[in-house]
Amino acid sequence: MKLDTAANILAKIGNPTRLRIVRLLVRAGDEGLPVGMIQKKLKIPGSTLTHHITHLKSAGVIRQERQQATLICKMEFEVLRNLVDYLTEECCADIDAREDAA
Amino acid sequence: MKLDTAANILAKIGNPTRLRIVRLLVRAGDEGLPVGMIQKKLKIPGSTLTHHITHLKSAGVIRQERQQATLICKMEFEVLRNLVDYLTEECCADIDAREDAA
DNA sequence: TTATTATTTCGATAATTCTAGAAATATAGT
DNA sequence: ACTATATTTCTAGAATTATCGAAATAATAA
Repeated sequence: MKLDTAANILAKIGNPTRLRIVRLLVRAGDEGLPVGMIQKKLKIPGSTLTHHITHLKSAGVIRQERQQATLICKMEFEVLRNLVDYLTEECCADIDAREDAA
Repeated sequence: MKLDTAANILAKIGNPTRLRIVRLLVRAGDEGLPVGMIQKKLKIPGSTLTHHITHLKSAGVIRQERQQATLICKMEFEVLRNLVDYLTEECCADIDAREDAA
């Protein structure tokens, strides 16, 4: 994963409202949740919710699938996994091969 | 970990410059890196670097320890671990105990 | 005490992001 | 076609954040 990609995802889920959405969807698993259900749980205006969903989609954190009149939001679990890996990978890699030159 | 705490950390490390700092410090392990070394690697003005370091410190992501004239930045690995746990915990918890009521 | 290196504080500007009301669009049922 | 429900687009103001030069402070050495 590229640094800018990771930073973008982190910035998106770093908003409290969006993190709440992500947590709901993580808990919901592969079945996801309809936008309307998320709105009921979060109690925020639809336009604000759409704004945040747009951000999460653009970062690839979630996707939407239509089921008749309602849109289901689903977590992209693989993206989340990759992000977590990115944050911890190469931990302490420079301890032995210490490069003290700039 | 509280949601707002996690969101704050995520927002901080969601900045590309700060994520670069974090990655350097993760690789550096418990010995950390001096501010000046980070500056050389990132090639950014000192004031900008201080700005970002201040953010990372305020979120508890890193700490600083003085060694003579230089300040060493060190990753708070436990905080990072807790964050990663927070992002993945209770995954799919609502799949069985599905609560379709708002 | 003067000089040198290391790092931060101050201050100002540019850019981005959050929030939400009003209007628009999409889907399905009657 | 009309209605109801679901969701998004448009728009704009408020708030937050990023950036960096100049000046200030901290630690050490001469």
